[in-house]
Amino acid sequence: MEREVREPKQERSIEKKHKILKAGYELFSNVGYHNTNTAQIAKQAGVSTGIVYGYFKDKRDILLDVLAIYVEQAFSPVLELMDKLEAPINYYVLAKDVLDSAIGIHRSNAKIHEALHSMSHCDEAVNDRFIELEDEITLQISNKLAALGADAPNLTERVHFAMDVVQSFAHEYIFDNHTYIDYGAMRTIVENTLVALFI
Amino acid sequence: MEREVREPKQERSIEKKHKILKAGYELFSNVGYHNTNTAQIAKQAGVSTGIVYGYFKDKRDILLDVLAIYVEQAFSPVLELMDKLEAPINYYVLAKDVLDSAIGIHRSNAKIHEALHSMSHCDEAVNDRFIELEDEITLQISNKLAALGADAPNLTERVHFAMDVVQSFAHEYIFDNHTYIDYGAMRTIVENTLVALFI
Amino acid sequence: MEREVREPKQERSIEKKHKILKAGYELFSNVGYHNTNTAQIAKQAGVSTGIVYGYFKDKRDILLDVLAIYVEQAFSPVLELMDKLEAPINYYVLAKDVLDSAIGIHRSNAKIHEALHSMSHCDEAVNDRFIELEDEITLQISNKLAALGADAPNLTERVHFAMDVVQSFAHEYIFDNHTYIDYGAMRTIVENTLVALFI
Amino acid sequence: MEREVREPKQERSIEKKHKILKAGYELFSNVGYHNTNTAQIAKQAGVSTGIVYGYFKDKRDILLDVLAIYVEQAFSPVLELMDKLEAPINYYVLAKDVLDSAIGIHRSNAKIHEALHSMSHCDEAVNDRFIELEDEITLQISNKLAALGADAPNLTERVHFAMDVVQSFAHEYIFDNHTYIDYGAMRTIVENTLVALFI
DNA sequence: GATGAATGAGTATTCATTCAT
DNA sequence: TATGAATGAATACTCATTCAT
Repeated sequence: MEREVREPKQERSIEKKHKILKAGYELFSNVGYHNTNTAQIAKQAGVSTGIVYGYFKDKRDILLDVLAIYVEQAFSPVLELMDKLEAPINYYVLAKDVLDSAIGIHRSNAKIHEALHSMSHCDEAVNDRFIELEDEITLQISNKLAALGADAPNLTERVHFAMDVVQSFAHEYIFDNHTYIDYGAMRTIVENTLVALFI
Repeated sequence: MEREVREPKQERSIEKKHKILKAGYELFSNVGYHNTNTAQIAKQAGVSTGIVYGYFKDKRDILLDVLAIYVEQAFSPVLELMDKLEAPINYYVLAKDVLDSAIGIHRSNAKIHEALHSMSHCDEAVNDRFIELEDEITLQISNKLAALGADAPNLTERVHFAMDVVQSFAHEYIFDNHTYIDYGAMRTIVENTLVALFI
Repeated sequence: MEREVREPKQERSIEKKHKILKAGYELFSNVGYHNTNTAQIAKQAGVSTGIVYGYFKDKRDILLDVLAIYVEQAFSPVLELMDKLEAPINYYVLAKDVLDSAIGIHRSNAKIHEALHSMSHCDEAVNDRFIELEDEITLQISNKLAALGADAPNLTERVHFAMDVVQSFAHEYIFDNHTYIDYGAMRTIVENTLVALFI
Repeated sequence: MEREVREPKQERSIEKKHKILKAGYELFSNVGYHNTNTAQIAKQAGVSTGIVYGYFKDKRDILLDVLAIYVEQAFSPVLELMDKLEAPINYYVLAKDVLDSAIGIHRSNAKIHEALHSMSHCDEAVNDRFIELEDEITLQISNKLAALGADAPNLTERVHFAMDVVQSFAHEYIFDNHTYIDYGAMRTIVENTLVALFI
């Protein structure tokens, strides 16, 4: 007989599941999935090891739920931005806003992003979810821009590339690893590059 | 008493160390560091498990050496390209060549790149090496371009950003995950973007 | 403080205890004691896991009660048969009837019998109960036969041996494992053997 | 990659594997399979827990090897007896010899027999092996008897039933559980019964 | 140097039993 | 009484590393 995973309905249970997820989120973020064990998750969540398996099928299941939370968090700010967008599009402003938003997201999610992204290599479900996520965002943005009159050829490709650029820069900007780089100047260059893609 | 790691001098020993590294390289590439055990590495290398610890301090030490090999491989093609570069620079040709080169490197190294990159998150030395690598390439290219008369403002930042763009695209191009993307069209857009950074 | 096990007096409670026992009986029969957990028993009984410990000291206590039920079931048919027996004894008919009865019991109880019997080895109480059961049956039958005029020497030993034979054959007959055996023919041989023990 | 189970070739390894098997044999005999854990086996064998998995795929694999040893031990004495048998068969002597042999086997193997037999209920491979064993013995004995001129009808059925009787009695005799039974007298009855099956 | 057997700490997961409600 | 969430000790199995030969 398959062990059943509890789907918590009551507030207390939801809270407990949430505490486990939070602990997983933090530990995976800070030391990575492979350097985290279930006992640590339980301890950090303030619960017993047993109950972890009441709410999750296995350790990987926690990862998958953490991924879902991350996706939710990473998704919405940019989409909100696009929702508010009205014609005519001011690409200078848009580029700035998008970069601000991306940097903000990255700032608060960088570590979990890294942790999850690093799991893509050995977990197909994680990898697939990341691809899906990119698909969804690309298409929503493309459609919105097209609806607002954007008419650059290969709009989808431009949007996708722009997203890559934004992500790549946000990462650089947050980790700020290269001492010889003037990130402010770099940001201006990136903004101009983004704008140039659409006008 | 600290066990000493041999620095192989004789040809047979060098060859043996190389075989271990090759096995590590392949296994890390294909199934990832955490899904590879030292017995597998030894077996694939055709050596005993014990001798692995004659040439390497521990499993992670193999990873670090694999990283060094990867760095070497990933490094040289672009540097060769820059070496041959002469004034006046034709940025259109250069962008094409660099992309070709990057895609080629990615094509043959994608899996190990992913594997190593995914280790960045939980191994600081790996992370540091990646950053160093970027530093070295950025500075060498910047210097070369400057020497050949490139005078765009914030040249270093432009070069670094260009590298990010190249890497990001090469990754996209090789993994080819998004069915709705016309990668040929995207490539043209990327090339133009790169050129625009310098002229 | 010792937890107290309820002795259910009210009808609802008795029914609940019975449902737990029935679930235990079925699960132990089908998958064995060690492959059954208390959550499964509770679920199959339609009660909470907690209340199981209201009616039973522990999991083993359920086993012991299941054993008692089994004993009761396995016991009565043969005893009824003996009750109806009248002098002069027709051993041919008796052998047939006893075998029929034993096979019938085995047919409907084979799995729980196996499950319980397999527990004899690691649970002394279970083992003891089986021995007691044999004692009771042997003595009751011996007494009845003696009362009806059976005068074979070592009657008790003959009865006990006959019981072993009957049990052994019923098991063979029900599980029917050996393709090369003609169980009909074997049955005739067994019947004759049984008769020969007493005339 | 599947972990490989060592097939020990050197004397030391064979000895070590044997020690593990012996420990398994004793523990399974004394407390049963389910009450034995791998750490105990390793400890009793004087080895580390890890190496147990060098010689055996898993815990069950130890059981299966213990079973094979038991089968070998239980098998040979009776077969030797039959090997030496010459026409004309003296069934009185044969019955005595077989009972002696069976009791001897049972005396030294009773506990492991119980343990293994009790596993039949939850491990199909164990169950199958027991059935095979019965098949082999029955057929070998039947053939031998037939070759020596035994001509009772349904000889195979008689042999199989005789084996059941022998086993059943050896078990009774060794465990000697029923205080009211005169096992010597019972033995005589059994012997006569066996003889009667063939003359 | 080389082998591969051996070690034993570490890990995910289960489950009998308890307890707050 | 009854619930089912919670506990945490127990367990099979793995694997980086060591060591006798």
